[in-house]
Amino acid sequence: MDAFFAAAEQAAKPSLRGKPVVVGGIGVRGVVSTASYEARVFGVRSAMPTAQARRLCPNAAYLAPRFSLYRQVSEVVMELLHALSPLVEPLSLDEAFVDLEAGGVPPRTAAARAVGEQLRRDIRSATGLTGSVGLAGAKMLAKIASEAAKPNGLVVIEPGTERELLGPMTVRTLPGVGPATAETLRRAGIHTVAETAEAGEAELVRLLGRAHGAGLYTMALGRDDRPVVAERDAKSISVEDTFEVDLTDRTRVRGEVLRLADRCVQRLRAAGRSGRTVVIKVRNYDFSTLTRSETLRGPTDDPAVIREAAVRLLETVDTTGGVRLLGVGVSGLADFTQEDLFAQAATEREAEEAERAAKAAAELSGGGAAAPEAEERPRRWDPGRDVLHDEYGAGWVQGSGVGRVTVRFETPWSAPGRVRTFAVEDPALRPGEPLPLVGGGPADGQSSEPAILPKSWSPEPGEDTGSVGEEISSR
DNA sequence: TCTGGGGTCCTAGGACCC
DNA sequence: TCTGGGGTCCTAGGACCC
Repeated sequence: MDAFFAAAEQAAKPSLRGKPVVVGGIGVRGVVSTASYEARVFGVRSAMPTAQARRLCPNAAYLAPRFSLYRQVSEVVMELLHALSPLVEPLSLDEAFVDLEAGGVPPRTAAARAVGEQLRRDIRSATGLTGSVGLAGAKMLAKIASEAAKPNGLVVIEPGTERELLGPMTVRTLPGVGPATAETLRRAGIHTVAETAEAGEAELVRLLGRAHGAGLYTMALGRDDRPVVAERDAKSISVEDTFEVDLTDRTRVRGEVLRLADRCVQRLRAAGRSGRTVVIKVRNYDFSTLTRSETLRGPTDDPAVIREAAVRLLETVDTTGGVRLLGVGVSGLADFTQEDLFAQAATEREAEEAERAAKAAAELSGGGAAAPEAEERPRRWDPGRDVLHDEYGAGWVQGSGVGRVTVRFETPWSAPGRVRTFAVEDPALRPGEPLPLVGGGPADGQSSEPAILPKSWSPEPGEDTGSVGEEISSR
């Protein structure tokens, strides 16, 4: 999918179509997940600190990601892929390999190209979004082709032309060659794919190690016989949080680790798995990062066991100086075992205990005032999120601050909507759910008439149209 | 206003076992 | 008695990907 998160937001929010949109972390330490092509013109890129993106492109809409929407769209696309072949290997929400041969597509360019073009049309009509297709005789080459096809295109690498095509390209083109590998190769005078192949396997293994060196050599020859593998089970599950301000209070650090352990267990249980190795991750004020792990006698999904292990591991880490990030993960995953069933039976009792402990930790960290405050915690109005208003209907948060929230009332199938500002406590305003990007209509699922608003409108004199993702600071 | 969150795979050393 | 040769498991760290 092309600029997937940003494109989905533009499809959902008519007023953002054709405008720069940046989806990612909104906080001071956020980074960009996806920039729309309009924002890329300004130099905004994935993985860039959001603060830097704001400097490059102050007028873009800065939106927090809405993963539930992206997952919905992803499922629709993956279904289309499964209609082509039983062998589909998802790489992420918006990318997958499909083995067309296993789906009975004749191994000829014309046939494959026809399937690819039809797929692009189907994706477009099913999701309203564009995707790009790369076709080749191997996974690595198909991936390179799809990158070349973006946005909204299709590229075929004809069998037999691989080496000629790849030869002049930089080694960074090859999947698995990141900044570190590229630098190692550069110091050895290797810059292009052709030079990589010329270096020979022995030299690459010497420079990069057994697995990486050998793999890179075969890829540089344009060879890649890795099969498309469907539905791989996850091997680890982890959660982590970066804090807006470094944590220094040891009790608070401990409380956060307990919270993360609980979140990790929730995910573990939702996946129907249990795990044997517990790992914590600590990123210090200076960005240095360490992990500590402990392998249990058997797999578990018992929150008490995982909490205890996580806290035990934390005891071995010096956190004076400040903690920027904490994480808790579980690996060595297994499906349920006898032991887990036993643990599950004990779960209600432990859940109560866990709740008490969490409350105690929260109170300690919050100076005793945390418990009542947690219940009345102000609703989060992250820019981009869906809201419903009793009178004005569906819309999304454009910005918030100083006790006010600005909402633009529009839906995926309406004309661009207008903006209104409310008090954050306004009882008429509630969190909403993402609306489907296509096939939705205000009532009958057919109409393309706007749900709430006239097709065109102009701001009233003096109306506050705001700007997207902005903090209201002085109005 | 420096640097997210969720993953995978690989390497290397030490423990341990036969 | 001056030191084998595998293999597996565990731990920690690092590169890379989306």
